[in-house]
Amino acid sequence: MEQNLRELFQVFSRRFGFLNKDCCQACGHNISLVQSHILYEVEHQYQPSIQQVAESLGTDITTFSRQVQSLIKLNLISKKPDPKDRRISILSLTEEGKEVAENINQQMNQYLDDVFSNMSQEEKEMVIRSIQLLNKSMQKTTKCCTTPLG
Amino acid sequence: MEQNLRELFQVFSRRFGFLNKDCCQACGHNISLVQSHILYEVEHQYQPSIQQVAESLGTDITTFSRQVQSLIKLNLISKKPDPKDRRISILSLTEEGKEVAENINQQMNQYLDDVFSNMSQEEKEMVIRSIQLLNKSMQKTTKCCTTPLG
DNA sequence: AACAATTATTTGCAAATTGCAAGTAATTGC
DNA sequence: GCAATTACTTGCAATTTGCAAATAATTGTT
Repeated sequence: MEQNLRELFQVFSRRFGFLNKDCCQACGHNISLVQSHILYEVEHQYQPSIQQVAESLGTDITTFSRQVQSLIKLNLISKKPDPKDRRISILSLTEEGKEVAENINQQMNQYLDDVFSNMSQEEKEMVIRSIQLLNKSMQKTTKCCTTPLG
Repeated sequence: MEQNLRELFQVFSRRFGFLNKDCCQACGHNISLVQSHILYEVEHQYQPSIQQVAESLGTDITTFSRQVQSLIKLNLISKKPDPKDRRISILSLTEEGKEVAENINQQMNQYLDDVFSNMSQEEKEMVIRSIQLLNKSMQKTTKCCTTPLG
C-alpha cells in the first residue's frame, strides 16, 4: 500500500498525457499536443496576451510567438492589439478554433467518463474532491508547480 | 462545484508537469524533461529493451534510439545485447544514472510532501486512494490512456 | 539447410521546434 | 523629452522530431 508518492503521480500523469495526445490527434484537424494546450489556455483565460499564455504554459516567449503565428495561419486563433496598450496582443479563438477546442474537450470528457465508469458514484465523488484538493494545495505551495502567473 | 472534469485534470497535470520540469533541472545534471522520463522508465522496468521503453513513453522508436545514444554519452544509462536474442538491447542505469534518478526522485517526493503538508492526514489518505483508483481505472479502460504495453 | 518473412535497432535526411541574442514598437518614469 | 522598461518579433544555430530505408539477428517454411 505505501507506494512511492512520486510513482503514483508519475504513472497517472503519463496516462493523462497519452489521453491528451490521443484526443488532439483524433479531432480531425491534425493538431499537435502543444497546439491543443494553447487552444485550451487561450479559451480559458480572459483576454490573454501572448506573454500571459506563454507563461501559463511554461514556454519560452519567442517560441510561443511563433507557435501563435502558425495557429493564426491555421485560422484557429486570432490576435488583436489591446486598445489600451498597443504593445500587447490579445489572443482569442476563431470560430474554427472554438470548434476544434470544443471537439477536443468533448473527446476528453468522453474518455474521462469512460474511466469513471469503472467506479461507484461515491468513488467518483471522492476522486473529484481529491483532484480539487490537490489543485488548491499545489497552488498554495509557492515553491513549485506554478508559473509566476499561477 | 460541478467543474468540468477535463478542466480539473488539465490543471492538475499541467502543474505536475511543471514540478517534473523543475526537479530535473534542479538536480544539477542539466537533464531535460524527456531524459528524466527515460531514466525513470528504465529504472522501473525489468530489463527493458529499447522498444519497450520507447513504447512506454509513447516516443517514436527512431527518436528514442537517438535519445538513448545521448544518455549513453552522458554516462547515465548503458546498453547490453540480450544474450538470448542479440537483436535486442537491454537498457539499465549506470551508477551515475542511478544517482541522478535518485536525486530527482527525492526532489519530487520532497515537493509532493510539501503539497500534502497543506492537507489533513485523512485528506492525504483520500487523495492517495483516489490516484490509485484512477490509475487502476485508466488501465482497465483499453480505449485510451495506455500504450500497447500498458 | 536455404531463404523468405519478421523483429529490433540504427542511420539518412529533411522538416519542425527550440531558445538565446538582438531587433522593433509602444509605453512609462523621471 | 528622453532614458528605461515592456511586449512582442526576427535572425540565427542547435536540437529534436519522424518517415523511409538500411542493417543485423531470429523465426518460419519448405
